[in-house]
Parts: sequence; C-alpha cells; structure tokens
Amino acid sequence: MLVKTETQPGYFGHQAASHQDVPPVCDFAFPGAIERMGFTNSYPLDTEIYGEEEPAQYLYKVVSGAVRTYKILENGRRQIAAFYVPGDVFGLETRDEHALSAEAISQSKLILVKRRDLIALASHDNAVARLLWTLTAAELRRTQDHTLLFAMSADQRVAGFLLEMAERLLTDDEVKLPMARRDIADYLGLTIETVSRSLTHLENSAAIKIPTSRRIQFRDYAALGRLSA
Amino acid sequence: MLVKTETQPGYFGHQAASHQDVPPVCDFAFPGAIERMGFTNSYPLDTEIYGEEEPAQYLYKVVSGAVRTYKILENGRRQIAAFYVPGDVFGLETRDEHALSAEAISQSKLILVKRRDLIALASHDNAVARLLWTLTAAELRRTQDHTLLFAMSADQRVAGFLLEMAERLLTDDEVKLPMARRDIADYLGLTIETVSRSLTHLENSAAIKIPTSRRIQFRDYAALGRLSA
DNA sequence: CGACCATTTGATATGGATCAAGCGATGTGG
DNA sequence: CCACATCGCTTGATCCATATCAAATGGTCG
Repeated sequence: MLVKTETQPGYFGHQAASHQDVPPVCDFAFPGAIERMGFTNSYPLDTEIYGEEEPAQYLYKVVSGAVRTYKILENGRRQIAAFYVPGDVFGLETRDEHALSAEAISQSKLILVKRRDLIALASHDNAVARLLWTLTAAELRRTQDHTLLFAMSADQRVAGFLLEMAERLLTDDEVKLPMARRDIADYLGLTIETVSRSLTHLENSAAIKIPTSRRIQFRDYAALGRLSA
Repeated sequence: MLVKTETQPGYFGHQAASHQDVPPVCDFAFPGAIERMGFTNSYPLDTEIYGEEEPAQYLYKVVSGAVRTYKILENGRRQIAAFYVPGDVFGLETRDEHALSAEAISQSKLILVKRRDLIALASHDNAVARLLWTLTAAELRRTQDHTLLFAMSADQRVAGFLLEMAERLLTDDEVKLPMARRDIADYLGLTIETVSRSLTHLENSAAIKIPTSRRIQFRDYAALGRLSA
C-alpha cells in the first residue's frame, strides 16, 4: 500500500467509464479528446520544463522519457518531489504559479495541454472536472506515500523506492532506472553514498541484482516488502 | 512559502466568489449551503474519528478542537500526516477507503457531510465540483510543504512547524498548541527529546518564549524564518 | 587507449536517537 | 492545605545510523 500509486482515473468505480466513448490515444490517464487539445514538445536531457513560481500554463503528459519535479531549499539542498514516467501526468497546479520546478531526466517527449482551456472545459463538462479532481487526488496520494518513506531507515527507503519503480516500470522482473543516484538520493532524503550502500545491502541479501547501475533485477519481492514495511 | 497553507477556496481568483450568494455559516472553506447538508458531532480527547481502510463516508470540517491524521507503520512508528484546526476541512478521500486514520487531539466538534451526497451534487453543480478539487489541491500543497521539512535539520523542522502553526493559530504573537510533544515529534519525524531540545535552542536564541509547554510566544520571526529556510 | 564522470567502497565525524534521570504541573487522598 | 503519585516535559550521557571526506573502480565516449 505504501508504495502504491495510481494514475488511472476511476476511484469511484461506476464513474470510471465516463470517457470511454472517446477512443483513447494513449493507454491511460487522460483521455484522447483532451490530449488532442494539446501538442507535443521534446526536451533534451537535464533541461527545464518549467521553473518554480513561473505561471502554470500547461498540464503535461509524459509520452517518452522521464521527468523530475523538485525544489531547491535555501540551504542549497534539492528535494525531489516526484518522478514521472510515460503515461504519467504532471504540472496540474492548484494556483496560477508552479510550486515546484520540473526537468527532463532524459530526452523526453511530452504532450502539453493549456491549463486555461482545461479549466474552461471543466466548467461545463463534468467529466473533465472530475478528471482534474482525480488527477490531483492521485498526486496527493502519491505525495502522502512519499512522506511515509521519511519515517523509515535508509535501507527501507531504498527498498520502498525500488518497489515504487517496479510498479511503474517493471518488465521481465527488471527495472531500467531512468534517474541517476543523485536523483534517488534527493528523492529519499539521503546521500548518494548511502543509496549506493543500501543497494549493495539489498543485493547482498539476494533481494535484487544490479547488473549495471541503471538496471535492477528483482529476485525476492517478499524480502523487499519486508524491508519496506 | 514553505509553511504557507491555504484552506480558502479561490485559487483561480475570478472563480472564488461562486458561493458568496449563500450566506456562509462559517468563515471559510466550505460554504454554508454545503455545511447545511451535514450535521454536527462531538469527539472526546484522543478518540478515533475514522480508521485507516474504513470506507470514507464523510467529509469533516473542524468547528472547535483539533484533529490529527496519521498512519501506523509496520515498524511501529506513527507518522502524523496533518493537523486540522477550526475552519479546516479533512477526510476528503480520493478512493472509497481512508488512507489515514483520524483522531481528536482535544475535545472537538466537527461538521460531517456525506461524501456520497457531495459527489452526487458535484456531478451537476459545477461550483461544488470545483470546491472538491480546490480542497484536494490545498491538501496536496500542504502535504508537499510537509515533505520539504524532511530535508532540513531538527531545529529547522521545529522552526518551520512553529511558523506553520503561527499562520493558523496566532493571536497576540502567541500560539496555544493544541497538540502534545509526541504529536509534534511524530509529525516532524523526530523524537520528543529532540523536539524539546530544539524548542529550548529556539528559546535560547531569543526567537521564541515558552511560558508553558503549550504556549509559544513569538519574539523574532526573522530568526525563525532564517532557520526554517 | 585514455580521460571523464558516475558509482562504489572505505574511514571518520556527527546529529539525532536512545537510555536514564530530574523537574514541574496537575490531581488525589489524608 | 499539604504530602504524594502521576504524567508530560526537559535535561543529561552515550550510542549509532547516516553524513562527510577521501579514494578506488568501472562504464562511456572521444
């Protein structure tokens, strides 16, 4: 549960099908009709998508690549709030200005939809209004789960992080991490050294295997789950 | 910004007045018409309002007293997610089950509104739909700010916490804390001893004065702000 | 092949946890 | 009204997980 995230609409069961009459362009979380209101844009590695306190003009959906949102604290530390991978939606701000900055972690292709248009649409299309709510709610859930990680030890945080990534990126019992150790460290509130050591612990305890630093093979979910608990 | 929270509707300026035609029973965050759909209930000190994984039946607004939401981790630690004081709304869950438990921190009076009724209303009243979204968004913002605290030192977390409380509870340069040290510790991811020591540091540095353990007088906001930064 | 940068590994330092005592308010019974 | 128990908080002493500092390794790209 802790590492469960949910990007799909449909928390309210009977309402989930509200967009199914429109053939979806993408597999989930936001429907074709809305995507077609937007356009595609590409971002090279480590480029800014938007900055903190910039006006929030767009809602973004990841087509390919990956994105981090973060904030630089006055003490110089960077806290990463979330990672977004293909299918995820981000940038749906609640005020007119972004609370966080966003950067492409790797060469990324995004769909951008004008926030103003969406809000206007939501004011007479109830399904759109519900979608905006649902997306915000999913983000809230994800952020709450993130908070819980901070009550745990370094090894537990890393295990929890891996399970979160596995849920979103697993293919053939392996995850190709889109982010560097520094990003993982800044997401978990640890140093890169500690992240590295924790990964080594997990490998030594036969929970995972690390053929290369970006590839994590899952050997023993139960062990990871026990740790992340 | 870090400790800024916002319970009032109206992120979108021109939309904020959508409920003003109904005379509000309470001062802010959710309008009289909706409150009248609900009823009042009282909870003694330290009693459960709802438990994790219970069906989410109601939305709650604090009339008097105070509430904490939290989760008990498998390692036995309790992570407090948020505190709610008079005027605050909580319990607006995204799925059909609560993600967190809620308890009254002190003798509390709450207004309860049936979640199902609200969602039904939202499906044809656009202003209600926007309100639900706005409330969820405010909660997201609050949770994001909470996450940032974990990137800081103990003294900084405590200073940040005090500023957050000041924003919501300040009268005459003094805050009457509704919660015990243990609650503060579990909110900040520290021990009660460390919270106590940090408060002493802040008092020694003349930023605050602590006439009794529940009363905090603010002497030097700049110093607190500098710390919490 | 060689330079560069990310990652891992090693040695040491430290902030906050833990363990343990003291203190101060509140309440109870004599 | 005062001993005395209780409970929450503060203060003190020590320990430990993780940070920090430093070096070695390895993968990538010219």
